Amino acid sequence: MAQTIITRFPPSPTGYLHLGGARTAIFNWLYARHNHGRFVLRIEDTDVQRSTDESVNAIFEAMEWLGIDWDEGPYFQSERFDIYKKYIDRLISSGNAYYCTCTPEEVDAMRNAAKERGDNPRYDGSCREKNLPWQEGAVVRFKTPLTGNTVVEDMIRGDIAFSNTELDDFIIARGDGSPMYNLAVVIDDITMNINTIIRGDDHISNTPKQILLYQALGAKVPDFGHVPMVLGPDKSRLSKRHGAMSVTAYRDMGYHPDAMVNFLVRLGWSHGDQEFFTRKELIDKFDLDHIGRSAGVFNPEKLLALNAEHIRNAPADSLAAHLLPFLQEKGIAVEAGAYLYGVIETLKPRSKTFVEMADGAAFYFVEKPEYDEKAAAKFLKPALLGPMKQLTDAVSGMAEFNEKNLEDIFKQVMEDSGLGFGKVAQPVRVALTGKTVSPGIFEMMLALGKEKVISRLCDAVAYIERVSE
RNA sequence: GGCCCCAUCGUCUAGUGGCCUAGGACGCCGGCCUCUCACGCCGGAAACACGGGUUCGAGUCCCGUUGGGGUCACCA
Repeated sequence: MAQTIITRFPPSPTGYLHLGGARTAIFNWLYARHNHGRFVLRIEDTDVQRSTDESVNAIFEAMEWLGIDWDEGPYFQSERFDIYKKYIDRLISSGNAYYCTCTPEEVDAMRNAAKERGDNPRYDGSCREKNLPWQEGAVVRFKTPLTGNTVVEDMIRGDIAFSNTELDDFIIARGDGSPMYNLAVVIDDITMNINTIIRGDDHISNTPKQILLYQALGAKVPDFGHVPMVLGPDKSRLSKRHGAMSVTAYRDMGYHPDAMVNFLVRLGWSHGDQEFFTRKELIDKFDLDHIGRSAGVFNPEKLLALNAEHIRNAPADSLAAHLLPFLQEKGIAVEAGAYLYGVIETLKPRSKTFVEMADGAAFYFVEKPEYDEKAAAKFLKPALLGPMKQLTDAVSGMAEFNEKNLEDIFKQVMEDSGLGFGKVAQPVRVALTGKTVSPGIFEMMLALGKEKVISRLCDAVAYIERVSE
């Protein structure tokens, strides 16, 4: 029996959750779910200056919307300083780390000097062998091996070797005793039993430092998998100037979370030629073998197309919950139910987002549709008075309000008036919706219901009579 | 600049030495369907960065070049 896979997502709460971070979270979540493992959420807020509660909440909100649930946590690094302290002391007493009293200015000078010589800017190890005791403001540095290689056995990229001489004695604890990123992550991952780390490849160069820390602590090194980054449409790193990059912005623009997840996963991972995935399929099929190695460009058109496809393929009742907020925003107060589901059904193939769906749904819920001026002028003309009256009467007298009977009524009107189908349908469409564009005439009438159809038809007849005078 | 990573249509990608005359998807163009708008369907233009190897055979393996990206903090 293989070990239980335990993955984690460790955002730092310095802003909203953006697309790239969301994808990393999804990969870790999928990998855990696929392997019946566990997924841990940890908030990396050791940088008290930049971390905010607002960001923490934004992250929770985004994950909830995406449907990414966690089995453990959220843990907050800011609440774990005692633990880090213990490990830092251990590293010092075992000779793997030391206090350093060089000031930032001095270190800067070292770096500049090294640069001048054409060397790598780095700390020169001044305090390394001084065996300094603790003193106010001293930082703790890790004693990086002077020789040898550290190799990252990456599950996605294969082995990546780094010469230890490339690494300097990096700081693991600040002057105030708080832990630095590389230390905190390693301690957390060790104590939380994380054995699988999937993260962006911008972390590759941190990995050898972390491996060295694991080794110094005598801990088992986890499996690493570095996924390529997500680039903006201009192929540069994703940033705020790319516009809406926060996950929740897409929720607000009317995207379906399943489409977002599908899109993000497909950006960098593939399963043959398949493009559309349900959540369950993703969990069933996700693996690390088919994650690509090159960066992916975010393509909003494809996201939109995928969103339309998810809307088209989802059952109406599952779409209702997503649509309701957008309806409310338009001042339409409805509850989920048969009428709404019928409405959604007619709108599914013609809505790319929930915003569009709400727009298209509005006429179903108003008291009386407001006629588009041009539409009324073109189709609600005096010449149509007779046919419209006939149709209205026939519908009023319908025994059963179904598609077959509606078709028969239309046929009769067409026959008696000599008008083609379109000539009859467009005026009816305007009468019922106020617009020239709507779902198919019969499906729309059925969704609207007999009562509304009759009353709107009567209104239209009255309108035509009025303009005829 | 050092180190590291990457390289198939505009974009996301399939491809794990012969099945590739390089497939799919988005977008684009043309057509069909049709009560409007969509959906759907059919067709089209569009890529293996370059140069050397290895091999009977390379998009697939190796090296180099070029190009892109990441990273070098008392940020994460």
